[in-house]
Amino acid sequence: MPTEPVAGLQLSPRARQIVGAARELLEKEGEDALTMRRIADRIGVKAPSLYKHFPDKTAVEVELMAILLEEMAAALEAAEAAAPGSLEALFEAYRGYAVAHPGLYRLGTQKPLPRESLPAGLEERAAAPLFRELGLDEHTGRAAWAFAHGMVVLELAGRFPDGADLDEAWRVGAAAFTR
Amino acid sequence: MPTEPVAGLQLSPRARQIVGAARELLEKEGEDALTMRRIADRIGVKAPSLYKHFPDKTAVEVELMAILLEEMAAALEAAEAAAPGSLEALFEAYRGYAVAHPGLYRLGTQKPLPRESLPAGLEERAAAPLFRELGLDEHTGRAAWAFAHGMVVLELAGRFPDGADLDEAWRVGAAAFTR
DNA sequence: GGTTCTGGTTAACGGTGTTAGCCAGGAACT
DNA sequence: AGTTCCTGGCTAACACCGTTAACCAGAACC
Repeated sequence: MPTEPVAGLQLSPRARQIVGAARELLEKEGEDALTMRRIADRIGVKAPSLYKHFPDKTAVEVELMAILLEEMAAALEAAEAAAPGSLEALFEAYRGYAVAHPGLYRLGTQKPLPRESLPAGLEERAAAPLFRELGLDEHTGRAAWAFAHGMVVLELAGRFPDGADLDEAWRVGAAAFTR
Repeated sequence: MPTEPVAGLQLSPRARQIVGAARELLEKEGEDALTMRRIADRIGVKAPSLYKHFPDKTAVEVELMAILLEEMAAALEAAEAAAPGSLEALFEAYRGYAVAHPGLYRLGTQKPLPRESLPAGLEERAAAPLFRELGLDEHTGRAAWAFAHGMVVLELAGRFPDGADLDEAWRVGAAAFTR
């Protein structure tokens, strides 16, 4: 694996520590726990000190979004390597990662992407498997992505009936967009 | 002690006024403007007085969710009546309503539905056109719903590239789930 | 040795949802 | 009529939020 610009690599150690604390808080205690004071507590510092490392809370969240995109891209690339050309496998990886990291997924997904603050090409890399490897045209790719995102977000929000067979819905979706 | 609120029908006039103010705030100024103090201001009252009519902010939001479900159901039913059997027409109505009421749509969509506080059958009514009229099986119905929701939510979050041909993506989706 | 930069601190501001406690007015019962 | 009780306002306050201002200890640099 060549040297990729890993998210947060150019951050100072302290800044990385802040992002790490933010991620732990988000993943272990949920979105409401992601506050500047809680982050500061976790690294043994007072909240205003965080502003010596990030201009505002949004900047911390942007780092979390970058982590999400990067890890999602890695998960999709792995799935593709394991089962080339299978939309179903790609969907499974997508769902698997999102459900394993619900806080991160929702944080990185529900507001506009600050594209300029993100490592160049990261967004494309996350989306690439759908297009490059599967050969979906641009509209089908978008539709398939919307389907996957919709499935995940409805599942995370608890909107499907209890006991609904989501595996089957995913399979139907994969079939619908294949060929 | 009345049973459960039926989309505001059994709310007191004051409570309906509160919900109305909440809706206006949400739709005209966005989700950040939906605060108890702003609602109270709008009807010429102080914030704590709202708690004489609703137990908490969530209860007000639940009424807004009920409104969303009801109006969405009406929009879908109208589309179904105008173009029976057309998934594309249904999708168009779905997208049209959501994009016309983005604040309401997101509010009613991104957290778990408090099903017990909602009028009985409302959720089913909103989902019915997909199943009853189109004859989609349960899994295909769910997949189509996820697609529509994903398309809307990504559009509202500004996640599609500028100038992307979303009409075409919707068309592809409609075709994919039709038979 | 003096200066400057770095990264901490405390105090505070205006905002949030929410609770406690008080009180005026009307309804209802005796 | 007198008393009580309920309704729906009010002010004050609490704990929390993101954020800013002002200050200061220590290390680094000339």
